[in-house]
Order: sequence, then C-alpha cells, then structure tokens
Amino acid sequence: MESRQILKERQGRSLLRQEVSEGIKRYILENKLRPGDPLPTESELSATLGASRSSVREAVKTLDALDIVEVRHGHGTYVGRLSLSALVEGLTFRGLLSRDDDFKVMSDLVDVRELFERGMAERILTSLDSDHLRSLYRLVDDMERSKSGDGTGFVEADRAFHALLVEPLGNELIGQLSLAFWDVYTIVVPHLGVITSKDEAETVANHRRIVDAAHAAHAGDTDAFTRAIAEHYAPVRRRVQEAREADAAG
Amino acid sequence: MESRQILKERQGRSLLRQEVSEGIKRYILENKLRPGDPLPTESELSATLGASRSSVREAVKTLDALDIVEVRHGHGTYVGRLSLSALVEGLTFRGLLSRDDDFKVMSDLVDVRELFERGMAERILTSLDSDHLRSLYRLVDDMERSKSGDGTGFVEADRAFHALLVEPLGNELIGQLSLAFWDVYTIVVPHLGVITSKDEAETVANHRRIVDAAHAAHAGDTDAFTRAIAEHYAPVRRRVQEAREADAAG
DNA sequence: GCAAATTTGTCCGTATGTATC
DNA sequence: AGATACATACGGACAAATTTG
Repeated sequence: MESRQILKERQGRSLLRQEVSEGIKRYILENKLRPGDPLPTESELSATLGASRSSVREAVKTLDALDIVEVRHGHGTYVGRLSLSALVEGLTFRGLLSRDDDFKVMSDLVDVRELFERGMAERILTSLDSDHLRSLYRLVDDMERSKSGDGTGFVEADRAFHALLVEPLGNELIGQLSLAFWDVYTIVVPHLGVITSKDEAETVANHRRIVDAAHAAHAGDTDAFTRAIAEHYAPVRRRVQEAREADAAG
Repeated sequence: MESRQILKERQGRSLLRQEVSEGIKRYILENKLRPGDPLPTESELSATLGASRSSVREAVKTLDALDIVEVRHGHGTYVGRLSLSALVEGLTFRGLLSRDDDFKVMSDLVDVRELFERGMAERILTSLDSDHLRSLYRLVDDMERSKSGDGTGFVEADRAFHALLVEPLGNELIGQLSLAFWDVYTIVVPHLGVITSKDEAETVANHRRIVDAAHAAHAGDTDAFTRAIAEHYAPVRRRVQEAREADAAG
C-alpha cells in the first residue's frame, strides 16, 4: 500500500492530518476560491493528498470548526464563510467554564464591547449620515414595540442596533467583532444561574439616548455621544455584577 | 448492535458528532475541569457517549481546533488553554485569501490594533506605574540591540511591547486580542508577495516615543500619548498600502 | 537502555443517511 | 420513484508516540 510509503517519506515529524489541512487551505488559495465555491469530494482529496478518508475527514472537521470549510451532508464540501463563529464558540465556553473567577471573563468582555463604540466615537460621528440616523431610530422604535412582546424581536433589534452603530466606519472586522462579543454576552449571561435585572424600558431609553446624542453632536463635540454609550453599558455591566454578587452570597 | 438504536432514537436531526462535542463540553463544565486537566480516553468517551471511536475523534478534532481540548499523541486528551488561536488561524486565512480585495482585511486589522491602544489610552496612563514604564523602556532597548541582529529577537520584543502596553488595564481579553491581531499581521504581511519597507530604526524610534509620551503625560494629558500611538501605526499602515499599490501596478 | 503498556494516529471495508436529478 | 453521488457512522486492525518498570 503506497500510503504507508508516504507516511515514511514524511519522516514522521508533523501529523498527516495537519498536512492534509494545510493541503486543503493551499488548494483554496492557489485556485483563488471564494466562500461558497465547491471543493473536491472527500474521496478525491483522499487520493490527491495521499491520505485515507478518515484523515481527510478529521482535517476537514478542524477546518469546518474555523469556518474555513463548510460541509453539507449528502451534498458536498465548500469554502466556508470565514466568519468569527469559532471566536464566539471559544469565548462562550470560556465564559461558562470560568464563572467562578468572579465572572471576570464577562466583565472584560463588556469592556471590549464598549471600547469598540467609544473608541471609534469620533469616526462614527463624522461618517454618520441622516440615512443611518433614521435607521438607528427605526431600530429603537422596533425595540420599543417588541418590548415585552414575543421575545426574539427585542434582542434581534438590539443586535442589529450595535451592528448598525459601527457600520459607517466601513470596517467589516470591527462590525463582526462587535457582533461576536454581543453574541457571547447574550448566550452566556442567561447561563450565569441567577436572575439578573432586565429592565427593557431602560434599555430602550439608553439606546434612544445614544441616537439622540449622535443626532445633536453630529460632527461637533463627541462628549455627549461617548457619555451616552457609557450610560448604555452601565446596566450591562451591572447585570454581570449582580450575577457575581449573587454567586458569592449563595 | 445498540449504536444503531441510538441512531434511530436521535430521530436523525442533529449530527451525532455534534452531540458528542456537546457531551464533551458538558463533561468539562459539570466536572469543573481546568485547562490542563485530563479527559477520558477516546475509548472511554466512545463507550460513555454511545458513539464509535471515529465519531469521537472527529468531535475531538473540532474542539481541538477551538483550543477547548488539547490532544497529545500517545499521551492523552486534556482540557485546552482556551486561547484565541482559532481567531488567529481564521483571520490569517481570511487575510491570505482576500489579497485581491485591495488588502482591505489587513487595513481593517490595523485599525483594530490601533483602536485597542488609542481607545484605552486614558485608562492605560492612569494605571501605569514606574515598573511598567521601566519594563517598556527595557523592551525598546532590546529592540534597539537586536536590530539587524539574528532576527527573531526584534519581532519578539515588538510583540512583547504591545502586550505589556495594554497589560496595566488588567483586562486579559484585550491583551489576548491585541496579541492575536499582532500575530495575524506578522504572519500575513510577508505573504503579500511584495517587498514592503521595513525600517527597523524608525520602528524603534516610534516605540520609544510612545514610552516617552507615557512617561511625560503620566496621569495628565493623553494627547501626546495618543499621538505617539497614531505615529506608530502610520508606517504599519503604510506597509499594507505599499503592498496594495504594488499589487495593483503589477 | 530495553520492553511492555497505554493512548492517540492512520488505514480499510462496509453500511446508512441525505440531497439531487 | 429510482438512481446516483456524497457525507455520516461503524468496527477492527495496525502504526507511532509516550510513559513506566
């Protein structure tokens, strides 16, 4: 069997699965494939890269976890969306695992969320136009309406708001990171085991205050805007704090 | 064979591999394991979770890619370090794949790197003590010495500098993200295919200026400090720009 | 330093589930 | 509905790496 040969030729240093993974990535890069483009079947990859189906499958699974590759059962393997899903899953697990550590992981996370919006305040205001402002107001209205409604509407509007807030920067990475941390926060907080305050009216008001400040300040002073953002994150931080104190008391 | 039974009972919806992955994560959480703690062997997991060893292995590989689990050949499986390695690998691949898109991925990345340090400037300065300052100066001296030396010393000092700069914040997540983006930048730029300027003397000077500004400003005005950071990232941005222009011209 | 034991790595063959035509 | 192509899952065998006696 020739595969044994290849095994010998590899001089035993790195793992075959690792080489297969590199091979698949190289294939995508050399052929300049885009997200959604089809990849060769597992059998073809197996033959081309000189590894068994099992090794190819394990390699594909690691790339799938990073969203470099996407597998559709009974259909085929494709180039992945290259999203930050791996970051979300990793940080979510970290947040769940280290609840004991004074919930520091989560409070650090809120710091980062605030950093994205406060640190980019100036640039957000200068590139914000009236269309964006209108869309932001619309989302706040959506939150207002779906408040104490079915449920999913409120959080979805919240998520969309923070995506839209940094959108005028034209920096996709910041937008994706911002959403990734929003996702982690939203997933982890309900698992903290204690009931935390969740004043939806206050949340709506805080979001509206951000848009109001943006509308007023526009290209002028950014202080009111950054203050509004800080006030928005105060209750977010408080929820983590409440969970921490309840956990320490219990 | 009873495994066939389980397959039926799952009603064919979710994937077995996925369930195994969830099972392993649940095991870690319920037993409150920490990074480095040993996990059951593949055979044991296979028996406990009611799946074949192949399926367990594939599930373990996805968790390994997220650094939730760490596998050591011939030794065993352990709880992972929960690092941001998946983010680095994912963004690196994204940067390599979308070179054509005017290198926007990389310029967005530099924006984020600068955001971490500029956006946290105030908090960095207020919690910076003389020990930190001395350590920062020492790293700049290291860079100066290893300039045009063996090679690895320079970049390593650069990496350590940016880690140390945000360290006084006490926010581990920001430190890890900062390093993750530094890693991606350092890995991707050499692959951009064109020789970009790499003035090490200028780099040293820019880093020293940051520490000088921090030393002078301390708890006072942050303007000089943020300006020094901006000046540091100007040449970093220029390298990406040069690669872009060379690519467009060629 | 050798040998045995343990654990992960790789391979193969086969059967089943899933989507498309 | 049938046929085809593909991924999913299984089980067993052997190779390679690591630890231990």
